[in-house]
Amino acid sequence: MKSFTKSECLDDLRRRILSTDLSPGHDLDEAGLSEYYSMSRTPLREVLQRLQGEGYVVMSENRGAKVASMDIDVLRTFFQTAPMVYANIARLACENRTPAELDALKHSQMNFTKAVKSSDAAEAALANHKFHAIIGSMAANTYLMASLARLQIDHTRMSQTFYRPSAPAEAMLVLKAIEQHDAMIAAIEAGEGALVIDLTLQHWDLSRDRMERYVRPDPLPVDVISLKDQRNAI
Amino acid sequence: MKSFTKSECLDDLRRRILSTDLSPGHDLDEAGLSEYYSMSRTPLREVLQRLQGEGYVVMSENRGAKVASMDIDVLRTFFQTAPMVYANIARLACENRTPAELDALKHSQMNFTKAVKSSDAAEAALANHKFHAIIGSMAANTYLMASLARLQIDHTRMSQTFYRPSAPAEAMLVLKAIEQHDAMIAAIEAGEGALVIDLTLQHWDLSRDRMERYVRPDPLPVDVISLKDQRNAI
DNA sequence: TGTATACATATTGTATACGATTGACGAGGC
DNA sequence: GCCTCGTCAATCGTATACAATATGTATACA
Repeated sequence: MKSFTKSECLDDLRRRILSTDLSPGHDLDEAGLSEYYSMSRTPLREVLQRLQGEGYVVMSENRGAKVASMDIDVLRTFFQTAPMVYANIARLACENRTPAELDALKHSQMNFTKAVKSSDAAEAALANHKFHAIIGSMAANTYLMASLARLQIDHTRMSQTFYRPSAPAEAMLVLKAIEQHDAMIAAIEAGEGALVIDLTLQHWDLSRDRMERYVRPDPLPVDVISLKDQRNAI
Repeated sequence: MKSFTKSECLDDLRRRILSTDLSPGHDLDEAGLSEYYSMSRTPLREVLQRLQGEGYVVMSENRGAKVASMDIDVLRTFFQTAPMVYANIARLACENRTPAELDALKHSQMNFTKAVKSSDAAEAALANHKFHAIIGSMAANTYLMASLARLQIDHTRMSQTFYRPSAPAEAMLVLKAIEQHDAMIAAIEAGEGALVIDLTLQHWDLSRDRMERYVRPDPLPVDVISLKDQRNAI
């Protein structure tokens, strides 16, 4: 079995939580994880502590660690806060981006596109996560970055749970997201702050609509009588 | 020697860092701290990991933990970000405050006033920290709270280093801060969002002016010739 | 005199053993 | 039949020992 270093373990747990492979609220057993990553409990506990600090897990005294949950309060707060933070981050990214970061952003967009084209939903969500994290680091603002990182955790997990590859309209929306990313890259490179804020808010609206449509889908037909008739007719 | 529990150790380290008893950049030795708090290195390391997550310390592989530094980049970003986050937090606090939290806020204001009256600068700074942290928890927004907590760490440490009890004008400013706190409490209790934002920004301006005046004091007299004459005359 | 290398020392990282706390299950009393 | 209390298993928390890594210093050599 593969042996993990501490930072690999950290990355892997982040990945598994973001991909909801470890679902919100899931109980994390120290002994089990330490065996899984073939390391002793001491370093594993330190990894968990750190993940708690980053907002991936919550720990309670004598009761171990759980994957951070996503209850209704969290969602409400998320929708309330995300656009403001995303917009401000984008504006700052425009001002402070370095050439190296721009390269990284373009590279990350390639990965995102590739994942989408190959219909790998989980990989696409993680690539998208990385894309926006790079914009975050461009902003060079540790304070806002703390908010952004937490927003992204929930955003990525929501995208995962709300994504329905079956829906034909869904594919269209993702293609549009790719276009928006390209436009954002161009705006950031050109240093056009007002434009990148606008694009970021459009991008947010797209994502928000997708999530809202999942939570509040088109209602079922009210005409239950005819449905009953159909059923009896079978 | 007093024996500490893990959470007491956490609180004490936070306090010592905020009061700059442990100054920015200070190297934290695991063995030394574990002896100081009379606990073994294992739990102490976990405390440090957690403090890293909260932004109090930074850790690097095989090189231990240091108290988070406050270099020029940090300061710039701080002044850029603080008013926006503080204002938004205040507005949300107005909407979401609970009666219990209001009581806690009033109590904390009493502590702040008491510390100021007794000229205990360090205690006053910590009480002020607590006051604004309570407003933060009123906002009930985990995402913004992550930013606020980090802003507060640096804000409190700056207040500590910039405070000169010798300056007579300084005492006036602190009394004004007390008044502003009272006004903020009233506005939050009344749920007047626009007002509390205004008060918060005024409060911020007061604090910022004090810090700026320290960084950029009145220049020394340009008339060096006469100074030289004075010196020769001695 | 400057630089490189090897060793000594100090500090961090990890594994393991043991103690403490929690929660569940079942026996006994009401 | 239901509640209470005690025991037991499982899990978390801490201490200690040891391994790995980094840093300081001395010495050899150019």
